[in-house]
Amino acid sequence: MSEFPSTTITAADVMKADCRARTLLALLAEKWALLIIEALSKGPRRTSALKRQIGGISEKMLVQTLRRLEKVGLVERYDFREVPPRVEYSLTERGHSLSPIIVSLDRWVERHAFDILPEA
Amino acid sequence: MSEFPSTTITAADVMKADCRARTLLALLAEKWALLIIEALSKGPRRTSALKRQIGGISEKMLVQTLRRLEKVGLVERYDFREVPPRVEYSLTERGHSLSPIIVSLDRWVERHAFDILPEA
DNA sequence: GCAATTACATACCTGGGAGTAAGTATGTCT
DNA sequence: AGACATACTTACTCCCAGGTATGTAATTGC
Repeated sequence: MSEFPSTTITAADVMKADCRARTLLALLAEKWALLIIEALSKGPRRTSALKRQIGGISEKMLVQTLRRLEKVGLVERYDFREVPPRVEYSLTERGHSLSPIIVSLDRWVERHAFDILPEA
Repeated sequence: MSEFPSTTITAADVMKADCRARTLLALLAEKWALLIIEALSKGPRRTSALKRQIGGISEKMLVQTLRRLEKVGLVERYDFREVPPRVEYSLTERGHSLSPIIVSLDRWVERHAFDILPEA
């Protein structure tokens, strides 16, 4: 934990990287992000299909979260340019590299939910 | 993973289970929960050590999150009953069953943070 | 002409997650 | 007697994620 030769990673760099990681983690920790990624891990989905598959999400939050996931390159949006509107969302390559982790997290949660929260 | 003899699982049960899973997922998605679990995955830690290891967390949020994780049986608290106070936190068996997933999620985030959020 | 469909956009509001700052208990050390 | 250390509480505040409700564009079918 010392030594800083010519070209070095400064403490500020570490802080920034850490900050980025935190920001990204915060995005994934948003209420619906993990659920959306898990839903898309099974294949492309139309907006309405996603809404049905994930129960209880409002259209606003669905679209908002999808947009954010799109910005960080986890989700892709394809507009068929039809009427009535037809849009399909899918995971990018990067999204696919993440989804197995999300899915296993989700499975863990489902396996343990009852033991952990017996009441209600 | 089936068989539902006389006693059956109703739609309401599924909804409740789903609700529980969502609640549990929400707990994990709290800002500091994943970071705490990751920190504890390396071994037991005193309160102050945790605070140092996880940068930027306030004492209040640290304790509050630890309490919640304790309630769901992911974290254990051991009080040495010394003065000045000495308390150690560690993962429970259940916590250890979860931590590998958290750690891999964290590693993924750290690996991709720069590519995803180049600015800032 | 008008209802229906679909994927949004927008306005408004509230709860609670989260930060800051200060206080508390209880001993040891000088 | 007073400073210091440690692990918390508690009070106060702010902000925004997230919910609800409604509006919109562009077609097809009746």
